[in-house]
Amino acid sequence: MPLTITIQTGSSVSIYKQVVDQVCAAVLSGRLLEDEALPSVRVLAEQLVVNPNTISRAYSELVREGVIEAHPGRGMFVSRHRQIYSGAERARRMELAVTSLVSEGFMLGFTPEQIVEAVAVRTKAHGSTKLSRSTAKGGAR
Amino acid sequence: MPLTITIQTGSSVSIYKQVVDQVCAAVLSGRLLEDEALPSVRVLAEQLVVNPNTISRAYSELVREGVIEAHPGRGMFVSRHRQIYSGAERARRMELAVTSLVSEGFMLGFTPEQIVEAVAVRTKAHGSTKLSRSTAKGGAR
Amino acid sequence: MPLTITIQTGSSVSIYKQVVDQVCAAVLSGRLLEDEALPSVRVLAEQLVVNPNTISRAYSELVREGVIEAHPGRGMFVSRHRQIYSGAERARRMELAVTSLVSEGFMLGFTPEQIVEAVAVRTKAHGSTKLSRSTAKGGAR
Amino acid sequence: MPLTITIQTGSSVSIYKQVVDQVCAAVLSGRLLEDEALPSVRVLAEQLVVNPNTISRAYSELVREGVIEAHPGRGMFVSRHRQIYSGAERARRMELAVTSLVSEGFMLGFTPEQIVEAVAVRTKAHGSTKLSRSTAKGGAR
DNA sequence: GTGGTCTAGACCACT
DNA sequence: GTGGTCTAGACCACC
Repeated sequence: MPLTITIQTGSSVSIYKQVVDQVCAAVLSGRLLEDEALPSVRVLAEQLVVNPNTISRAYSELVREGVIEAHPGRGMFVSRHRQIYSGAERARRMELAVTSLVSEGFMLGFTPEQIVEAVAVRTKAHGSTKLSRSTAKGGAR
Repeated sequence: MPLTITIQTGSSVSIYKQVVDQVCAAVLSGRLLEDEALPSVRVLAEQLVVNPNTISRAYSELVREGVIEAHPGRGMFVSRHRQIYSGAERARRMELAVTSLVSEGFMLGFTPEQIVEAVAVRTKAHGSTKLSRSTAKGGAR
Repeated sequence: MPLTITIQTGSSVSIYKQVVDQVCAAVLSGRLLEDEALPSVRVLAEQLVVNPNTISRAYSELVREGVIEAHPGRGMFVSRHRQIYSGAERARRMELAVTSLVSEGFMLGFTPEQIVEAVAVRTKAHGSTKLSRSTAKGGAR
Repeated sequence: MPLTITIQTGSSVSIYKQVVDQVCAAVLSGRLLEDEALPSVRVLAEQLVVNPNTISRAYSELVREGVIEAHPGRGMFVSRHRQIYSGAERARRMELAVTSLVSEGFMLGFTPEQIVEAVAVRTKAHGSTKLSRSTAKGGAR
């Protein structure tokens, strides 16, 4: 199964961030294996019909975060060393993020079950996306 | 048990947002009761070693969201709970919050199951926190 | 016709609130269209001779109310209109706004008829305003 | 008809402000005539079951604004010179207040007719209040 | 260039 | 004492 990425224009999430999130998800879920090559900047840009600079931005961030590595002249590859945060640091950051979601969910009047369900649905959706460009309503702003 | 708030510098979640989240959690879990007074802007700022404006901003956001009320000259108080957002807006905000958590979770290397589990645990037991300032890495933010 | 905003120092209405009100009026009267860009924080601050933070605060409030959207790095844009408040909240906010106007009107010595008439006139024709800074009395506020 | 004032505890409008508004309304609508005496601070405080300091505060503000005058040892009297703002200044302040209401009303999705109606209803309500203490829900906070 | 956040310090109105 | 507003200046991430 090849890497598949979907972007949505008109979303409040920037395009480059969407690419980052989905590559992350692919790597961490095992769809992209260590040392595996990613599509080149210009190939992916052409597929998604976005500016190559945007893809370049996304790849740069992934490199900074240790998810992928750049091998100049050959391309981008999934990094072998992915855990850049210590266990304690990961737990601490995760706790903050969970607190944020749970507070927001409760404030909006959702039940614990509804909150858990919403997350469960989303984590699955992350695992199966198609490479295409869906436009929310109006073109790129 | 008095209200206790913890902030982490160096986190991707801004300080004022952490305060907002934790006050929300305290109110909605029953640790802060209706009509109960919150620590004053200046007092909380001093305890957390942050600028009073940062706390003021957090409190302002909570006022706008209907969680607390400002009584100038007297202090901030937990307001009687009311549903201020329309159904569509609630769904929209929940989706944003879930997206944020799931992205962060994947970025930190957690599996879908671990993310869902973390949320499930938190929605059942709002743990207590200690009022202190722990520095993640250094730097002003 | 470009967006024009006027502020009055020395008024009981705070500067940031005046900006919020006038942007709202411009959007809802059609002078600012959906997806249209607003002047940047720094540009508007310079034009009105106020601190950029003051404009930032006004824009933040408009974002929270769903009137405009922030696209970091690109600017602020008028968002597609949506109803974010529940019926009860809408009624509550309207009552507060009416109370505020009526009190101010009586304080200024207007009769009930004059107050109603002033509102009636304004709801029909959103007049244009000039971008300038007129000082009522002096003083920083 | 004697002066009648109503206050509501639990409202977001402070007690002293409610007193100011209603005295203003009474004076400007003619129910309180020029040179007429107002109830003394302690008498009014007793009637409304509030702290005398609160009434004193309200009267002080009314004096500052030229609505009433203090005659030490004799009491408070409606002032003969009520218009402290010039015509232009009054118009300017009124315009700001009207803009604020109309913007808020439109943003909340109300029609011009509904906005005008809400104001019309309220300006009439101002003219007929009873002297009593109605509690919103829970006692003074 | 853009907006977002934080700090520091000031003055105000209100209780 | 309280919160509310404004100014000034800084650093950051994003495009």
